[in-house]
Amino acid sequence: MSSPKKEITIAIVDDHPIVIEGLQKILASDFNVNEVKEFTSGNDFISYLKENKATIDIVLLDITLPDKSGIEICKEVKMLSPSTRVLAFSNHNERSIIMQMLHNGASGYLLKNSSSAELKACINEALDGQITFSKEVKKIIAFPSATELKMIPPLTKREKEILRMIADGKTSIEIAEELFVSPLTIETHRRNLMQKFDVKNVAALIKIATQQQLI
Amino acid sequence: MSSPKKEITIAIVDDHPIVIEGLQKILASDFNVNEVKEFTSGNDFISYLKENKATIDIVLLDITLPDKSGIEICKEVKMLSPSTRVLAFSNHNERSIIMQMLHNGASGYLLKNSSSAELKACINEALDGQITFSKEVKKIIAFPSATELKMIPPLTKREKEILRMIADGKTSIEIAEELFVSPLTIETHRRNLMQKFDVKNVAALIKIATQQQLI
DNA sequence: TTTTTTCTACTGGTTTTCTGGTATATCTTA
DNA sequence: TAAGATATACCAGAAAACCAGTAGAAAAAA
Repeated sequence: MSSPKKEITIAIVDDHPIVIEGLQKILASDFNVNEVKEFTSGNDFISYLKENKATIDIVLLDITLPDKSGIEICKEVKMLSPSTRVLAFSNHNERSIIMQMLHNGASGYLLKNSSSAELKACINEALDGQITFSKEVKKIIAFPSATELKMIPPLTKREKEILRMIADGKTSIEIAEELFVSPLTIETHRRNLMQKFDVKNVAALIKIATQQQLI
Repeated sequence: MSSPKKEITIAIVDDHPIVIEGLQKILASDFNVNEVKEFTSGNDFISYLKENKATIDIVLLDITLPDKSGIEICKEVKMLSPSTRVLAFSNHNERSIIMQMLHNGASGYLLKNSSSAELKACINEALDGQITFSKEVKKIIAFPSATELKMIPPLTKREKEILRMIADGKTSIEIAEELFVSPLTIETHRRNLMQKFDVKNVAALIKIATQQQLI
């Protein structure tokens, strides 16, 4: 199955020692690995790369890191050392995050619950120059999840403003006073908001809006 | 440092293969381990325990699992096999979760970013009958964080159920019909919910509840 | 500069929520 | 088993939200 051609150098950037151990075990057993460099923070790795450009063939990059996001790191890596393939290795299963990583030059995306077989396959594909994903990630990319489908309706400034005030528990009258407009106006906005989100009361409205980070 | 006295059997319950690999590597090197059993779901482990009570000395238990929460599992484990020490091994750093695990009989709590040294130390302490935590967890226990200070009021099962239905946009009457109780009952629950969260309408209630991941 | 969108405002009526009480059966647990 | 917590239920009135429609002014986009 695995046909190691030449020696490769792999970096792991993850703040979980146990994950590093696990990856090492898998890597050691199946690749013609020259060396595995370990980093527990993004800046450590970036510093290393600055001194040693193009010495890393593949980096397995976590997204949640103590100092900065893996998404940023990915961008920096590709600027410092374009030949280094970045494989995201993360627990985040949000489509948007996957897309951001790819946009920043990642060669692939693996979820941390991937099997070692998947991991190996992905590394091989990445070495081969392909873009590669673990099974679950493929699903996420193929089927935009229910939550992502009913996308965020475009809200006007005023609507966002009022939405937040509603979420703060203010009544229409209170909001009207604060904004120096008629309560009836607020009622209209409220109605439009519910219509845009296709819900029939504030409870549902605030739930969706909060989940969508609009509040 | 490590003084292996007798053979121990360890179970790992975690849906991340890489974490399992990493743990195995660490365990194999430093303990007089008879056997390491691996489980990728909570129910798998519970089923095994039912057939093989008291055969597991220590279980390293993740909290986020595909089927049910590690918090529940912990409780079940201690009922089925009280001699088994449960060590939570999780990414969750919320004080409340740590406390729930301890309340359900866990012997300790480790964050996944613990070093292997910490892990070993904790396992030894747990085997020794002590309650044990990784460094960061100790901090969390000692200093309740700002976010945790405005703590989540304890909700009953029924309240959570109704809270979710409210968040779905259902009216009291609809909820009452669905639960075969009087709408007045739902009104009471609604009132209690608002009181517990110290808000004066559903909008604010749903905002907080959503942010607190209760929905 | 049109056209479109956004913000504003109204009428009038219905439904639901919110407030402030009280109270009993049942379940849990110390 | 007794105390406390939980779920149930009621009354009645005030306040707020929701519905369906219309429409003018202001701002932004075409």
